[in-house]
Amino acid sequence: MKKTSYLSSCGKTEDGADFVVLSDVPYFSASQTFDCGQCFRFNAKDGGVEGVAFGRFIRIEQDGTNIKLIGVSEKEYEDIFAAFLGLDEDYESIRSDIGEHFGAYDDIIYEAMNVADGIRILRQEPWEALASFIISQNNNIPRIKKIIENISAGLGEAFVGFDGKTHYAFPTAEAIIKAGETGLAPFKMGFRTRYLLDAAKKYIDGEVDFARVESSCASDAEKELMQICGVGKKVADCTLLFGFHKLEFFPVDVWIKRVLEKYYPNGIDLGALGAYAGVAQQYLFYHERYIAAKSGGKEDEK
DNA sequence: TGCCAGGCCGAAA
DNA sequence: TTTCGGCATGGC
Repeated sequence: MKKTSYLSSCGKTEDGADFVVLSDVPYFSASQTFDCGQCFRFNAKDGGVEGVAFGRFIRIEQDGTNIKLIGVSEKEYEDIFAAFLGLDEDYESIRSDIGEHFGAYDDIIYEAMNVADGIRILRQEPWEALASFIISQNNNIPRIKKIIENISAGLGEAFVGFDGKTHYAFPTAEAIIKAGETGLAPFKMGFRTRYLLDAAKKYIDGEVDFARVESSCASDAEKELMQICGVGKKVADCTLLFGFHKLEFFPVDVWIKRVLEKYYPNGIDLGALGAYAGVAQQYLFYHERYIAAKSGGKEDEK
């Protein structure tokens, strides 16, 4: 049975921070969900995961299927963070659908679903997802995170989190445009700077219309985003998957190319992977990186 | 030190 | 239409 609210209690900490407690949440791991390269603003800290989303600083503490969200009120949980964390999706049936579509090719999907069984696709803000994946191209995750933190601190709106410290929202497109090429130079984004500027301009003037992206069919949504200079198929697909929560998109990056060559040597029909191909993509991506990390960062010979 | 990174652009074939 | 060099920068 589909269950979308796991809220069991809420209240305030000794320091006066709002919190909510969720219980019996299946298929959710905060560490996996925030360590699979879909989101760049959260980090593991003191046994939990912390970061900024929707202009708020939140902390996630997890003990098995019980989760505590600190810095989140009951209303914010219902309005924003249940969806942000993907807790409004039924992963039991999603996983079953993935098995039906990928299992016919190779059993690797079951291994990946097992290793990465706590990943949920987040529902991030579309502009932030677009900008983040523009920055991600031909770049490594630690540096992507660093650049995003730096532009947030430099151009994002400051606010005080429940921990009493100053945090920064992701910069708006207006702030990016206002900074211009000169203002963006200190962040050392290299050739990505003009891509980010083009995205901000086209987003603000409506040339790329997010409402149209939202309501379009898959190929039209992709085309709409690819009008931006610096947005190819991969960046568009990541934006659609992680920012617009279109779970059918299956972004193919260097890691996934490797996975496809390794486990699906006879090819796979990328156009018929089902409504949740993007979730499967994250399972496979996480699994492959997990293997690489275990073998000392070196891949097996092909 | 050199290779590579959640790619894309633009020119050449 | 496909292929391929170049791109800014820094993590490892």
